Amino acid sequence: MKPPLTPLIEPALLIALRDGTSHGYDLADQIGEMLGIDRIDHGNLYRGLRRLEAEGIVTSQWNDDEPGRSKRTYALTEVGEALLAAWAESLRFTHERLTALLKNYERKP
Amino acid sequence: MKPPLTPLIEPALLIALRDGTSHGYDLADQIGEMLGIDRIDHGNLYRGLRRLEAEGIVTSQWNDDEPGRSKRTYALTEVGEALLAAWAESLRFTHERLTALLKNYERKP
DNA sequence: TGACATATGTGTGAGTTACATATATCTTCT
DNA sequence: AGAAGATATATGTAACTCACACATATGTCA
Repeated sequence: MKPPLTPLIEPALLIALRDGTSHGYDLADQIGEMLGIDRIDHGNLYRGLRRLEAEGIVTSQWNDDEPGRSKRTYALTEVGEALLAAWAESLRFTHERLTALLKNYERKP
Repeated sequence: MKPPLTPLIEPALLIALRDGTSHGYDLADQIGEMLGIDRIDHGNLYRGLRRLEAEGIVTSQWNDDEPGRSKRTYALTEVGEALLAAWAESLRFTHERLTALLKNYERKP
């Protein structure tokens, strides 16, 4: 019984980015905490970020200022902010449905 | 922006079956109403039901008593009831996470 | 040196989903 | 009677998603 959280990764990502620019590895941590997932799959996350960039949802640029492996820093575009607003509405709907579903389950028959 | 409701179809199905035996087409209606989905994909639903039967979650038998196309009537097994309880726990967790996510989004930055 | 954490990626096979199509029975409208 | 539409069960399939394994680079600490 796995909780269906994977479809929430994209909106969680956008919410994390709304609070400021960040890079993939750090975003994985933030999302993991938000969703209560121990391990976010990094491979798929980076692929997802590139897809979002191709769609104009986020932009990125390399950051070599700090020591260590170069980081690719992502930021939310205006299109991305609009998408997040749409996501929020859709999430509210899902939340409502989940509430109703659980209520239905918990009621005494 | 599609609400991620598809992963909730299986638990919704089990909840519907908990209230009594039913057949595929009718279950599609019940689930659709529970989840606020206009059209449940019948093809995949029937395939899903056969998968659940193979896994011992539900049982089925043909019902030719009523007029019209023969119906295959499904019922929840004990294994299925246990699975539903596990689903409920997992759904509660997802619900919590969704609540937190929306709260995070709605807070003023 | 070797292990581990940080950081960004590619490869891939299994499983899921959306959408189209087929078949059968019954009701309703024209 | 004929056509359309609802009820009911099912198959086919292309596209997509996901989990898991692997590759690569840099820095730290024992």
